[in-house]
Amino acid sequence: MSGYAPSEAARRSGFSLDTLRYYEKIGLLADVERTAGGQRVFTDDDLGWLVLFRCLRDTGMPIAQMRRYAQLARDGEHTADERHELLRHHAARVEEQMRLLQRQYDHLREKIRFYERLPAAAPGPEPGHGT
Amino acid sequence: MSGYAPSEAARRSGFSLDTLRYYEKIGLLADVERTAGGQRVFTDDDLGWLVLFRCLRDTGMPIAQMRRYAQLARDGEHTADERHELLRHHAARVEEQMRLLQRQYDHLREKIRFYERLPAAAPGPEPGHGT
DNA sequence: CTCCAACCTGGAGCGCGCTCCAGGTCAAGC
DNA sequence: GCTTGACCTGGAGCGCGCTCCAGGTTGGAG
Repeated sequence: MSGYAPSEAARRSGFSLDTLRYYEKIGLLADVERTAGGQRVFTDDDLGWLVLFRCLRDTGMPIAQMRRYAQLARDGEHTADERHELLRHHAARVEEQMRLLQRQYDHLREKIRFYERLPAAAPGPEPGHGT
Repeated sequence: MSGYAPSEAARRSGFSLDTLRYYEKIGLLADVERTAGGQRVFTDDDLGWLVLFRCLRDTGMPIAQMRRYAQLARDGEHTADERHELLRHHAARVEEQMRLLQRQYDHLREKIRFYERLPAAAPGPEPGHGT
C-alpha cells in the first residue's frame, strides 16, 4: 500500500522523473525517503502531494506559490488559516481565468462561424467582420 | 477612423509597445505602415489582427501557429479551408483545456471545503483526505 | 528654431519550468 | 559474480514569449 519506485511514482502522478527530482530539489516535495543505497521511495503521502501539485499547476499557480503552500503545511496546523486563504485567493484567480477563457472561446467560435458562412460571398482579406 | 500611433495601438490592443514590435519582427503583423520618417502607423485592420491574436494567445495558441494562420491569410482566399481547419482544431484543444480547468477547479474547491470543515476535528499533516 | 517625449533599430537578457547530460552507483535476475 | 537497466548527482541548456537596453532619430508643441 506504500513505497513506490521513482518510475512508478512518475507513472502514477503523470510527472516525469526529472520533474519529480526537480520538485524535490526546489523544496516542493521535502524529505522523500531513500533506500540504503540512496534511491528514492515515494509514499502514498508523496503521491497525494503530487496530485495536489498537479491540480495547482494545471490551474496556473506559479511554483513559488506552491512552494509557499507546502512550506506552510510543513510548518504545522497553526498555518491552516493562511493555507486556506491562499487557496481561496487562487480559486478566485482561476474563476477569472475561466471567464476569460470562455469569453475568448466565444470569440473563436464566432470567427469559425464566419468561415462556415463563407462559401456564399466573397470575403475581405481578413479580420474585421466585427471581431 | 484609421491610423494609430504605436502608443495608441498599444493602449487599444493591450499589448506593450515592445510586443507590437516583436510581433512585427517575427512576421505576425506584416507590413505595418510607416511615416516618411519611419515611425509606425497602425490601421484598423492591424488592430483587428491584434484582437484576433489576443484571442488566440489567451486561449493558448503558440505563436508559431498564429504565424502560420496569418501567413495563410496573406496567401489569399484559397487558404480559407486550411485556416478554418486550423481554428476548428484549436477550438477543440480549447474545449479540452476548459474541461481540464473545470475539473481541477472542482478539486481545488473540494480542498477548500476541507479547510472550511476543519475547525471541528484535528487534521492530519496534509493531503490525503481523499483528494 | 528648439525642445523633448515618443519613436526607431539590433541585439542581449530574462523568468519560468522544466529537460538533458555525463559520469557514476545500485540492485534484481540469471 | 555478472550483467543490465533503473537510478543517482550537479550543473548546463532549452523553448517560449516577451522585455530591456543603448544609442540614435522624429516630429509636434511652444
